[in-house]
Amino acid sequence: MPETATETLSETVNAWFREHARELPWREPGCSAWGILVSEFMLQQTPVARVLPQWQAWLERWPTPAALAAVPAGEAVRAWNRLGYPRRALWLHACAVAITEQHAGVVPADVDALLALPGIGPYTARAVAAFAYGVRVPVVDTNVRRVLARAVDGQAEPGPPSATRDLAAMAAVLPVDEAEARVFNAGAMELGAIVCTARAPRCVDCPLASVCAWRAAGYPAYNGPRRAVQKKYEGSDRHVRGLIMRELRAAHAPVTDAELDALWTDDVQLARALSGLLADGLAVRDPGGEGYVLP
DNA sequence: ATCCTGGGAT
DNA sequence: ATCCCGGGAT
Repeated sequence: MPETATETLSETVNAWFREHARELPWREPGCSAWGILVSEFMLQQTPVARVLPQWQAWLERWPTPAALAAVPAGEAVRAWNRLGYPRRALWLHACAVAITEQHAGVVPADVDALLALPGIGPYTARAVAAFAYGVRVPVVDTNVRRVLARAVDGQAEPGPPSATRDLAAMAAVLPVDEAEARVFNAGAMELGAIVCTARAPRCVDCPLASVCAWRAAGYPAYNGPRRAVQKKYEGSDRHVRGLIMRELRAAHAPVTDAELDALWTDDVQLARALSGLLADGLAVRDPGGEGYVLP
């Protein structure tokens, strides 16, 4: 029998995960560290269902970091297609270059080495170390923060993110055993994604029901500061950037100013979006002179 | 603290 | 039709 509440938490989550985990290709035992790294880049922003086909195609085309590093960054941006946040395609390419040049083409297992790579932050570094190499480190994404806020702290929602506090909170409930810690990292995330969801948690199906501090407290409502509402996408700079990127991806010849002008009526906003893309390196002036192309 | 994309949920 | 999402960079 478990001797502490912490053991109960991880044992319960792990038993649930072994039973209910979705079968995903990047969770297969044979999946390479590179495959796991690519999945983490894509999943930073996009639900599993949309990532699946993109991930398969990506790994068939670029099965190793060196393969991706060997093509221009623009190829990565084009293949990224509609996953959104195309800067991440650029970062993933830069990451492949760095792995190839600085790590002999092998995805590093060390958290600090991973953190030094482009596009890899506190979450992705630990996710790759834990899931690709079995390193016992706390992996904290927004799902995990929510699960811990509810099950452990009895709060409806986590407070504002704090890397040190969040990592310490997960470390405090992480199993000592390396293999169990890896399962718990994945399981806590999966529970947050599938059952302990933000808006409509399926508490009826939750394996932690008997342990959950939020449930024990009678599901008190969140009374902390509300997150600022995000600007509408329609008509935003993001929207215009998206239109320009779509044009650049579809084109196999430089996109002219006239073609860009046709995309959006507000010239000022269009120019702002374009200069932003140039500054980000997502678009470059065609060396030949006319128009713009992918890097 | 703010920006970045494009879909899916409500 | 509107709301919501989320890790990394700056």
